[in-house]
Amino acid sequence: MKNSELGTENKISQFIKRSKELGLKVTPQRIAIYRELAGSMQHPSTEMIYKNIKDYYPNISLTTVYRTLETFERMGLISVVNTLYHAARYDANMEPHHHVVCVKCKKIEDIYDDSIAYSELDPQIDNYKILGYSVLFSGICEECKTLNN
Amino acid sequence: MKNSELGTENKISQFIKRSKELGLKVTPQRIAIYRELAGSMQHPSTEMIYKNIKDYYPNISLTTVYRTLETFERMGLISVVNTLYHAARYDANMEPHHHVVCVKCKKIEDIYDDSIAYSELDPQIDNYKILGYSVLFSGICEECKTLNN
DNA sequence: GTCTCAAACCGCATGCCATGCAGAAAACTG
DNA sequence: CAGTTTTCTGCATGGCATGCGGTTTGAGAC
Repeated sequence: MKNSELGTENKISQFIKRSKELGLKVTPQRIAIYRELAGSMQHPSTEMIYKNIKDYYPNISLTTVYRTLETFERMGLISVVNTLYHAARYDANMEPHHHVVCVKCKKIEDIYDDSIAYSELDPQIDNYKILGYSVLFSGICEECKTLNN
Repeated sequence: MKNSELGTENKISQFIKRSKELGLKVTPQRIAIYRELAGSMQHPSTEMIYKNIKDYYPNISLTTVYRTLETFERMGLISVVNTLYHAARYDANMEPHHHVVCVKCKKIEDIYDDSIAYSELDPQIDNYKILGYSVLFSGICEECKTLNN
């Protein structure tokens, strides 16, 4: 085993332990999916994970990969980088500002708060040419809080 | 005209002026789409804008709304709240950290930088129950910078 | 080890979001 | 107001995601 994979194998042990605690069954598909994600630096999409697993696990179903990632995310084992991935959301307000999104109803509201600003915009992060940044808070809005009571 | 709409009409005048400067033709469809977006606090999706316009402009095409928003965004007249809207991207790393996305190749990389942290997580933003937040930088990665030269 | 059952998997159907294309319509220029 | 170029439209297509029903399998009980 390569040295770089030791961390991944440790994460998988943790994952199995945590799955059992959560009452989730540990299947070969789930281990393969988690291994692929934990061993990747790519923040992969469902299809990317599916394609990689297919190489050594040709019978796995794409639907399973979708469901499994959804389950892992719901149980807090993994996270989604882009919570608002379902459809493009537009904004005519070009002033610098931030957003808060309700995880229940997907409503987005503006936040104007200078203390959030990261004014020291470092143009050299990882050799990127940085064009901008945004802060996205997630939470539960007042209406959805009320509905859940 | 309602008072609250005065701001919107001002924005439309600015929009028309800016469109001409950019060499974009000013059409009734474009004005309707921009008005809908500028008058909304919803950060609407393409379909939401389309449905609202349909009420008073029944012949407009959904395809036009898609293309037009795309054009406006490309020309810098409006912006997309969620740049990574095409597909869910997952992350097994549950430690607090931030991301930088390349606008060209959609690659996502991690950023660990405590100075970005917004530790004073105000649980009362707009009466939301705040669950978390993330900072997303956008830019052009090293490979894509090289390719564009 | 075997039994049992709920959970998970699979594959297909379906639906939404988004874009390519080509002909028709309309906006700007002179 | 005629010509040119952009824009609009409607349909076809494709990717991402999820609902559903039948089959398989993991995990606890015995």
